[in-house]
Amino acid sequence: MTESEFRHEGLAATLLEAAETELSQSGIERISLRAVAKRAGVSHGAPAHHFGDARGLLTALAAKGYQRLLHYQTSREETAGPEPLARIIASGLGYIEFAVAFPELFALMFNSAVPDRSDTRFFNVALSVFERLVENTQAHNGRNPYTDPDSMKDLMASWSVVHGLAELIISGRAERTLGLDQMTEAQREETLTAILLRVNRTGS
Amino acid sequence: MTESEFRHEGLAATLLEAAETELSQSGIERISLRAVAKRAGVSHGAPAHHFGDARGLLTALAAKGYQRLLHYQTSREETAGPEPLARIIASGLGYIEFAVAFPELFALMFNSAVPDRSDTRFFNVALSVFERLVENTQAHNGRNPYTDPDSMKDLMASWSVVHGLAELIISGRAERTLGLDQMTEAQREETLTAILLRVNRTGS
DNA sequence: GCATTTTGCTTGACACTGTCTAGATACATC
DNA sequence: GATGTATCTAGACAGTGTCAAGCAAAATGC
Repeated sequence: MTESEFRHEGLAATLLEAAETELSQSGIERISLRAVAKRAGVSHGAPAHHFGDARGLLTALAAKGYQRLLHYQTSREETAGPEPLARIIASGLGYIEFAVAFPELFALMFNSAVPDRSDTRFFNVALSVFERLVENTQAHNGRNPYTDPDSMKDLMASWSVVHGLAELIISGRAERTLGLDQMTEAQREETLTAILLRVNRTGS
Repeated sequence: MTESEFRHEGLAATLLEAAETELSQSGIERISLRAVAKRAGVSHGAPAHHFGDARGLLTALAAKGYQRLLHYQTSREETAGPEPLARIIASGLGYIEFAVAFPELFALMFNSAVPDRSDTRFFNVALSVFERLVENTQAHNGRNPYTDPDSMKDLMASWSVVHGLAELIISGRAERTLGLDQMTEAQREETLTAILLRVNRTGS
């Protein structure tokens, strides 16, 4: 691999890293394509060649975020063991852990109209997150959400509480009310688990 | 009241209306202060005199949104009757109804770092929404969320599922999976109620 | 009733933004 | 070695939010 190939292959990745840094520092509403290029050490026109426009760059970054979210969930589930409910809770805790660790990236992925959802890579990896939830739901309640409306309601209730809790935490609306900021890591987990369990209890 | 007095008194309100129209059309990431001013029929520097800067204008708009949200919830609760659980569900349905009716405004209120939360008007009206939930929760489980941690968990679980469901619906992640787009209004309500009830069931 | 201050808004300037186009440089291919 | 292609630079353009200066009208002071 020559130097130029390295630079060629590397610039797209370098730009994505620079974009994530800029995103976490400036927020989704103030991120600047020129600042990203400057951070990556290239001219302001360089990103266009790899990502088309600013939207293309942020779509790629959001897709990268979904892959990381998936990894956070997988990691949690593996330590949770085989019990279906435990895996759903673990998956939810991973979802929240990711949102807290990368709040601006999370906002880009879920609260923004910027990423192009028809982008193949973005679509597929976002679908993977959903299908994991489908599998976990079916393992838990024994019914396929795609064919059983009640099972899909279980799924959406589970997703909603996880997603909503993540949003309320990263927007600062849950930290103080729940006293999360004064808790140990174990207490945090216990508190969040107790909340998630309120929607995943047994009984239709 | 002279013509100039009318314009004077009215411009702030006119700008807010223009801002909401622009927001709903352009979205939170593309709204332009100059376009708002143009729509209101004034120069691009006029808004600064009433709202300081763009953030001030959008903070005022978000506060107006909270008032409207409160109204949507009140309206629903009044028709729901006195039963606490019914009021919680009604309040949640009003929350979702508001989000679906004004998705960009909802995003401005909850998913944006733009509104200044230390703004007195914004803070107070946002607090009103929360305190309504506090009252409903206490009426439902009989314990004060401010002093009883478990009651606060009930509250946050209830808020999370409502907020999360609203987010997932307006971002297009729930409509098709739940088949909401092919339902009658009554069926929609029934489906959403069934989901909300999964977290507000008795027990614990 | 006149002078003065204050208010509400306009106008123009500034730095900054994303995108487009033309050009330069280095690589690959024949 | 010549041609073509990919990668990146550099400049221009319209549009953005904010700021300062100016202006007209209303409010205020005497």
